[in-house]
Amino acid sequence: MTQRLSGEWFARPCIAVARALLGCTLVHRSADGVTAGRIVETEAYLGPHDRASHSFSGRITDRNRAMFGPKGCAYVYLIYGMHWCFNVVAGPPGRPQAVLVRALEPVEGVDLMRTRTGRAGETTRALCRGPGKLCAAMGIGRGLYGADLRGNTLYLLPGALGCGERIARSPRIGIAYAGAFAAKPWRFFVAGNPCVSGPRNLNRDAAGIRPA
DNA sequence: TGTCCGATTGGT
DNA sequence: CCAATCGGACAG
Repeated sequence: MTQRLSGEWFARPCIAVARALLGCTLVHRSADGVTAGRIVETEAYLGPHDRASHSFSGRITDRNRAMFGPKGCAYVYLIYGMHWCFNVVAGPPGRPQAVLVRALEPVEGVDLMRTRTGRAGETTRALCRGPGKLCAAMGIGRGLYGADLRGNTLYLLPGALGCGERIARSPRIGIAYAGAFAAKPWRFFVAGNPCVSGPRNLNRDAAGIRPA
């Protein structure tokens, strides 16, 4: 059996986890079949001081409870009443931090992804491009809230970047309301990868992208 | 209990 | 640029 990422692996600063997840593979073994994708874009959401984080202020609610739980579990939430977003709970012990997985490079179960999303004509590279789209394609929803990613249903396999691949970073997407934290460069992605959502190319400083 | 609004997406 | 769509968060 292939080795999953361990509990210790997640117990380090959230930003380090966000970077290290790039190149790892997310697998979902569901009743409908297996889907998998290589992670190419992430964002780090820190603890109570990070205005953009759902753990901002440190208050535990029904929604953010998973962020306060064990590292290496899934924090799943519904956004805009229609799209699910998937996070990996990470960070130092006791800190409510998580990494949003924003895009995958489809690896397995592409046909099932097309079926789930209802987009028969979608290009493979666009199937998991965006946090809501990847959850739809991977079949991730409320049922996987708090799921232990070291189990056999939804889990992560170690991976690395290819020799030609470079990590780039930029401010996080869609959090303009977060004051000073809106500018923090806590979005990480594989530079130039066509499966990345939003701005993905170096040489385009308008989006605040820089090598990492 | 009432109101406001979002870590998005796709169509105009 | 805007609507979809609904539950979380918070004020009262």
